[in-house]
Amino acid sequence: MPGSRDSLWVMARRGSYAKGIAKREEILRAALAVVAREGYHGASVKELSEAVGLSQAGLLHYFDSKDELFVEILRTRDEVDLAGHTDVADPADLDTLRAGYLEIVRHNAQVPGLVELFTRLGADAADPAHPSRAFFAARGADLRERWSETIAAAQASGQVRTGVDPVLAARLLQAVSDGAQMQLLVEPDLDMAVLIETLFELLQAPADAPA
Amino acid sequence: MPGSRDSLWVMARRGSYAKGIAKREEILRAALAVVAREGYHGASVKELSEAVGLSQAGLLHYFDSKDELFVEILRTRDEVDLAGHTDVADPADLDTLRAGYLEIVRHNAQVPGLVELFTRLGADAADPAHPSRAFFAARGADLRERWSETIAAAQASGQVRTGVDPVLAARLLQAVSDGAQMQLLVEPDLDMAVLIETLFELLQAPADAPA
DNA sequence: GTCTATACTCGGATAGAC
DNA sequence: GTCTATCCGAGTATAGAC
Repeated sequence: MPGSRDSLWVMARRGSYAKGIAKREEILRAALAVVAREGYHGASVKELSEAVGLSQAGLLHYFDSKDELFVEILRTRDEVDLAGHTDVADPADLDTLRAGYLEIVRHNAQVPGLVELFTRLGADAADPAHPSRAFFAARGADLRERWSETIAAAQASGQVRTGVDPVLAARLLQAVSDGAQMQLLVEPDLDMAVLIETLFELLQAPADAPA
Repeated sequence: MPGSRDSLWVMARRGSYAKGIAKREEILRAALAVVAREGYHGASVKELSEAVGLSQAGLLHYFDSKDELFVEILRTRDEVDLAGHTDVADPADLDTLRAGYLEIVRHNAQVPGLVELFTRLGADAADPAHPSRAFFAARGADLRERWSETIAAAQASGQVRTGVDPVLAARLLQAVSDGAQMQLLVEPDLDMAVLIETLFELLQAPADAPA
């Protein structure tokens, strides 16, 4: 059984009561919107603070460091995206997962700034001490756990090809998503959805006799 | 037919004769080795220059900027890696591609510093003006062109599942590779090869009747 | 809680001697 | 071709007033 629902996305505010969490949340939403709209251009704390309506020091008052701030923005994105798509966070069946996922992917294509932020923090995660590391580790584990369950179930019902380890399949899905985003940065017009679709097709159990 | 062999990796030295290209090449090999061995820790020009046995200004004499330097390091890696694996750069058949590719992937797992450099420059490529953009665009197009040809041939000979667009399959392979590397940064012990293997299995035409 | 002001560091680039 | 020296900008973090 998976960890309790929303384990990752709901909690993670450490300074919780110490700093007005409502405002903090508000700030994060605003910052998220800014990066989504304007893109990530070596975004500095100062730039974000202005867009958010605070001074640099004012913004940093809510976060331990720049790095933490940016990770929290990413976490907020997940929160927002998955709020509208419970099907992806906790998919009932494969088709639900696929449909919900494709929607998110299509949405991501609209916000290259966030994709860049994601990739950049992914690189930062190479440092075990960087706040990004823990975030990505938890996020990845969480997604794979949920997805692999769904895939295993689909496999049991003959919907997914046999002989594929569901955990590996989940990892593959994760890899394709992340990799597709890297390609998107280079080719903004890339259709990521069709890539994901292709993987899903490959995962499907063949309905008819072999070619 | 693909572009002439080695189109990408051999040329791309702009200041060619202007600056001693032999030395430049030597520098790049050394810098590559340093990042491979010591990892990428927010590597600065200064750090690299010392490891290479030059002053910061001395090193920069061979490159237009830090950004160009780092992209060239990455290009050098491709050069080196593919020199030992002609099979991947220009694969004769699917099994050759698979085998050669797996070797490279296994090698990459040994040099997380280079993987981080790759990912970081991948993010930089979001900026059309960054030297990284042209590199990634060309590299991606080149690899996909070669691979899709091999996959198409394998498909024609019944080795690969029908109904999959070879170009998409090639893109998928690229996405999985890049995505696996991002996962590697977070989980240094990840077995990337098994991920790639899984994709190849999915691509294979089923040999027996449907489950 | 928020601001202004500042301190400090880092890193890339450039000038100019040798 | 390589070095030393310097400059300059950017950007985070912090101190302290309000």
